[in-house]
Amino acid sequence: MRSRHMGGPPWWHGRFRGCGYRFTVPRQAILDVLSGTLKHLSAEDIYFAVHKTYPNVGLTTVYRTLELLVHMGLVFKFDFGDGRARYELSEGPKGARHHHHLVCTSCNRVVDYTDFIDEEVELLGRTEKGLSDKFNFKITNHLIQFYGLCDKCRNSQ
Amino acid sequence: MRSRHMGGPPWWHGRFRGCGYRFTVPRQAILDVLSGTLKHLSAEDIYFAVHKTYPNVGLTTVYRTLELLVHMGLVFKFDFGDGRARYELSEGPKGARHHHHLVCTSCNRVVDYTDFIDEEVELLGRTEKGLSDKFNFKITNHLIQFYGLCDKCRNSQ
DNA sequence: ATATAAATGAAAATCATTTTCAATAACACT
DNA sequence: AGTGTTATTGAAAATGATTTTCATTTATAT
Ligand SMILES: [Mn+2]
Ligand SMILES: [Mn+2]
Ligand SMILES: [Zn+2]
Ligand SMILES: [Zn+2]
Repeated sequence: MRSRHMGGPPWWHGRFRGCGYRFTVPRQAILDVLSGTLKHLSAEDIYFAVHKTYPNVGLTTVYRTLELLVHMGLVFKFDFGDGRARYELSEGPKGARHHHHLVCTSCNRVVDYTDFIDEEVELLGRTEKGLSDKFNFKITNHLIQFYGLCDKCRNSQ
Repeated sequence: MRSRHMGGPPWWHGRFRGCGYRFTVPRQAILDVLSGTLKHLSAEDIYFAVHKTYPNVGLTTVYRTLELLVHMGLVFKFDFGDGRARYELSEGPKGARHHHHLVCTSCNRVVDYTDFIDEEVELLGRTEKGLSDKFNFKITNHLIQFYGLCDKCRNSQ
């Protein structure tokens, strides 16, 4: 019974150790923040959130940890066009499903959607296979985003 | 018979004027560079290329022009993860076809592909329709990228 | 408890992109 | 072709997200 790990999935600890990394307080805290939201947080967002509980965790550590989490495949990093990277747990709260994004080019709102996801994923799978063979690429990931004007922005102008 | 416009599509001029913009030497030069390559150039790449012919065109103007071209829909802006934006004519040299990208997460190589593009575009069309209706988004664009290890990087470890 | 190397935090550095502002040039009109 | 208006430009400075540096701290194997 590890004392500190009350909130998040305890398998995180093993996942870190398995990769030869230490499971530290800041890392736990950052994962806790990410696992407690459906939003797409920036490094600074996460820094502020962590800061409430652990005021001495620095922004540098947040950046370093996020880079590590992305590298480990626990977190996805996105560019939605607002000049800062956004992060999301690759397996969302309570194992939220794989999804893609709708991005408003005016206000930068981001909407998760899972509609058509099965068809998309099926086609993506075939495409990945075809591309792997043709270009000898080892494909590990994909990105799909739709851009446009959100409800509010299309009406207000 | 406009004197300067020998290289590029003369309709660019009209396109600019139609939007109320002036068609200037730097703008022409930047479009010429973009229309003469299949690569995905950064602002600095374009700056250097333009500089060979017009040494007094500044990097600032390159950035401003690219922003304008993206806004006009003549150019696409991409983030392939190497910390700088990359640009591509939306209608490539001799009307190259709509395509998507394969990105190497190790060396940042980018490969254009058009395989499966018809199926993809068909599904994207349906998805766009469905999403527009459901979220009341006016969708204008989409992005599809596959990430992985390229031929070279997967072999060289 | 101790040793060791990984991880951290504060401050400084980096660097792509943006802003400022005076000078220039596109083009509508003679 | 010349002129006036105003968008556009270029140099320099500013911005701001992210990275680097380096001395200190901490997780964990012993
Ligand atoms: Mn999401
Ligand atoms: Mn391309
Ligand atoms: Zn919006
Ligand atoms: Zn590669």
